[in-house]
Amino acid sequence: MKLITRNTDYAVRALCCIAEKKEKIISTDRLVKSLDIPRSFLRKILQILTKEELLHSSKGKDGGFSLAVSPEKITLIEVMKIFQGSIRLSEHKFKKSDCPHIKNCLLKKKIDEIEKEVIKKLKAITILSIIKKKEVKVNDQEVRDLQM
Amino acid sequence: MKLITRNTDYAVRALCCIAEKKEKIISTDRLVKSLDIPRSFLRKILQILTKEELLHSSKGKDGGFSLAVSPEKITLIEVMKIFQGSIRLSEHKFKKSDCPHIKNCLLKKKIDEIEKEVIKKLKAITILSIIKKKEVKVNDQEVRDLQM
DNA sequence: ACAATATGATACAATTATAGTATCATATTG
DNA sequence: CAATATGATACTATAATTGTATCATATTGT
Repeated sequence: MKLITRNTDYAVRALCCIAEKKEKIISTDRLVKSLDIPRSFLRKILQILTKEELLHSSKGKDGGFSLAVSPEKITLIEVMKIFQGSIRLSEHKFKKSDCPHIKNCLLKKKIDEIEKEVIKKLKAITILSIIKKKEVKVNDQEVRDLQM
Repeated sequence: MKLITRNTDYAVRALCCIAEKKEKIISTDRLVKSLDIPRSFLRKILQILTKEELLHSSKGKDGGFSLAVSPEKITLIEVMKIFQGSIRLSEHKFKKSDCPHIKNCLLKKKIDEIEKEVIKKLKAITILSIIKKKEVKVNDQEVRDLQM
């Protein structure tokens, strides 16, 4: 059971790597060397991120990718949605209708509560918070604030 | 992306159904009628729950299943582990070794924190808490206590 | 112009997980 | 010993995940 699939993971790593170079453009080849991700797979991922307008791309010599959005505005959950679809911890449905069993379906309610918490936390994780230690602490505080 | 797969879901429903009958034995056929789960699939699930010693089984006429463990001692996470393996929200590894990228791998740390929270909450959900409204409230309080 | 370089679009393939089915063996009860 | 119910086990179908590969297109330097 995985919350995060490999393409999301790769995408996050690539975004981090690109974010660290700031303005500068970085090519697939350089990313492959830094991240050790299969080239074709990474290319596909970068193309998707570009289509989704998280990255800018440029063709030709010295072409490559750069962030289209500042790193504090890219959340983990956004990347997850792109590669894994919407976040639903449990469908808990039966044949397309809501679960008709178990009084008021308490299981679903409980799972939904957990889901809300998880989403809140995933929203608090940004590319910036992953690459910068200082910001991490600020961010953790924010998480604590949200939990109040 | 699902936290809970269908066989876990079915298993939980079956356990709830059996728990509600308490001491009495209930057969696969009766469960199928109550829960509307494909018979063969449910049989497999019940066999697994029996092997895992969450259920007792008896063969022959009037045979069937009953709880081997009291419903407040069966946690959701236990059932998930049986049907979905251990709970790991992200492997975040690369080629069998830990992720060597991104300083100290902050992403992994952050995911691990979320994972801990989720596991804590899943541990707090028991079969009893799903079938009994009163216990649910007690249980929610316990969850809040744990979060302090 | 044109060759080199780099991304864009797209189609295909392998592996694994999920979801479900089916059959024969075995134990229990009347 | 027949009816009934689970036990063991093998098989299948579908979908998701994890890639691979190829040709088209745009850009840049000579």
